[in-house]
Amino acid sequence: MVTLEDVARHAGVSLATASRVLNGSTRQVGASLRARVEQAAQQLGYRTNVAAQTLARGASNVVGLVVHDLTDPYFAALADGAMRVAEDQGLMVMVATTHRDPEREIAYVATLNAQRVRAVLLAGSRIANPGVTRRLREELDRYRATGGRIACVGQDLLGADTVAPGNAEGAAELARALAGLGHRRFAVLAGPPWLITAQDRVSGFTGALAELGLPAPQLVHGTFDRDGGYGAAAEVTDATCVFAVNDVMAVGALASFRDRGIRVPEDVSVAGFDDIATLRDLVPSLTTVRLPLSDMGARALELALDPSEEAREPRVERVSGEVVLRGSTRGLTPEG
Amino acid sequence: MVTLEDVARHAGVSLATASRVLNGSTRQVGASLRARVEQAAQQLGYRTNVAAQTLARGASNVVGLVVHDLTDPYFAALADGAMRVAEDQGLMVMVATTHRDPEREIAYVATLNAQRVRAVLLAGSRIANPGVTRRLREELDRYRATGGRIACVGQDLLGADTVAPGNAEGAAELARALAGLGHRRFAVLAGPPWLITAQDRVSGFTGALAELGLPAPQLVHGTFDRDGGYGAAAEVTDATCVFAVNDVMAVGALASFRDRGIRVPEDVSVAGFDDIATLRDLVPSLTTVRLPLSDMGARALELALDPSEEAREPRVERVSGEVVLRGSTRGLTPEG
DNA sequence: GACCTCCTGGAAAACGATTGCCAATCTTGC
DNA sequence: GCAAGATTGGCAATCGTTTTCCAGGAGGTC
Repeated sequence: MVTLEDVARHAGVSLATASRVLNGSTRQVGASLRARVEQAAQQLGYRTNVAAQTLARGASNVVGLVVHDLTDPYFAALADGAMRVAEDQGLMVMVATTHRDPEREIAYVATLNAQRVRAVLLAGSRIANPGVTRRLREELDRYRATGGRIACVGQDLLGADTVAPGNAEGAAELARALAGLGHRRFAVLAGPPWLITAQDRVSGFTGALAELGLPAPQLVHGTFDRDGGYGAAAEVTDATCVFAVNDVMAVGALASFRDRGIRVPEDVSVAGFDDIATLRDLVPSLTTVRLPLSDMGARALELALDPSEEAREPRVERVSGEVVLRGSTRGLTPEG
Repeated sequence: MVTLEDVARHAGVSLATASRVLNGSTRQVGASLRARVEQAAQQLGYRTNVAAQTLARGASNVVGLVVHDLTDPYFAALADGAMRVAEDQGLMVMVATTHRDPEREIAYVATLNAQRVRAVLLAGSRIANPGVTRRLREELDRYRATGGRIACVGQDLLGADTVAPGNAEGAAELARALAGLGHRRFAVLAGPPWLITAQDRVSGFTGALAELGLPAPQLVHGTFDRDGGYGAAAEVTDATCVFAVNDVMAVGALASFRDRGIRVPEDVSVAGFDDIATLRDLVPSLTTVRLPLSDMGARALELALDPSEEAREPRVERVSGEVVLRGSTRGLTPEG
């Protein structure tokens, strides 16, 4: 293992000079020594020991990203955006997946704190569990107390900079659009009752229906993934339009209807939420609410890294979804 | 920032004892001291400084994962598998995306080397560029020379442990299955000419056709993603069956045909490769070759971590794909 | 020519852990 | 009651950098 000292000796300079040449410094080093050091490093195949560097500098070049599930395209898109800005800033990204276990989320924050990462990004819905949320906040406070920066994508529940998708507003907008198509009897595939993202989408949707004087939709709970949508769709009775609180669940719902010979959109309309890129080529194409996921991930990391953060109120940036009507929903004649 | 020394002082013990209590050691510590130390750590909110630990131990708890594109479900699935075993082993995963730029892949290996990660996983196709491959191997050798472990998912071209999908074999099997359905005139959406994964799938496919005495398929190159499939499909002339070298391209091809009023599978059959989970609910459902992606990622990390690796020939584990015939391909009558 | 400043190079003290070695205490068998 | 062995605690060296401080030389000004 070749160390900086080896390089320095080989180049006939001091450790300090070698360090200044190889790992950025404000100090200048004369051209001839600089060349000698660089050549020595090259010849010896020197690679900075980042652990030592981190220790000495007291700051690492790593950011942490905590997601629920990387195979969910929602999180993959967020991660992609965050990694884009990380690369621009010369940072590496440590990714942790909780598989929707909030305990693991807390544990990972502790681990990332131990790693002294520059920033932690928490992506994905909070859950309605005060105890867990409190313990998570404690862990985050501990991290913050030592200079750690935090940003979330999702609900503004952690007292940190947040990129907050307009879940309720988007769902409400969607409800109005669907009502505009003539639908009156709705069902909502609502996901797990404790997932706040799901809650918000449900309440935005039902709230807008109520405002329009329409009957409350049938609520069917289930998991937040494809199979949850598939299962919940089977319990829908008597609706002309089904809103799945995310696209992946909508895909499950489509499959369920197809398997049972129910045609979409002729017999029932289906809408989702997120506008997952991989699913844009579905047939029928999915009516949904578009979220700029990659940009949201990128923005969250920017917020976390922005040094103007000192001793200020947490910033919350709302990003609004855009309703995209596509083939999975159809207009109803008034008597339809 | 609370350090181990703070904890030791607060507990009235030496640094050594505190270290032994808090960060695993072979040495035992008496129950009463142990309790005192644990309580002090708890009260002070101590978190190990991993950088210092890594420096002192000379080994880190991080593995590196280099992928082409995390939003590609292929890589997301591999990453998920790898992260599963990482979690089992108490390791963190540093993920880097090259966005298909081989120079960046080399740079990331250097960076991960600097991080002294335990192992590096290189996922994704190698490219047919001897110069780049040579420089990558040099960088890998440098890493290996200092005890780094390496594994790849893809071609066995780097002299490292490899999980090698049977691209050629799978494609050949697929060709035989499609020929068995009665198809004679094929087109292949071949991806980029320099991508070895694409090459292998193309050559496996065309090789099998040749063995069957069938005419050579039309080859259309393009990018390895959805848009590449979409564009390439437009150039297909006179084929009853189109093989896209991966599922995501196949989705693009389906979209292209649909946009042009060409029915799948009635007018043309379409097949892909990989069996991406997110795409299983497509209509028509995609005939493809299933690869156990998550397990492959997991296995690759296991290989890299397996200590029996000492001074041995690199291991190559072949994993074979399984042809899955679905609705996007149909049988032809002999005169069809 | 003296004095001051600016620039560059090096010696050495951190940074926060781990661990080899030594010493003290405790068991245990006789 | 004692020696041998097993445990347990602590001192201090070590890991590979960064960075502060100091010194010497170059260049500029009066």
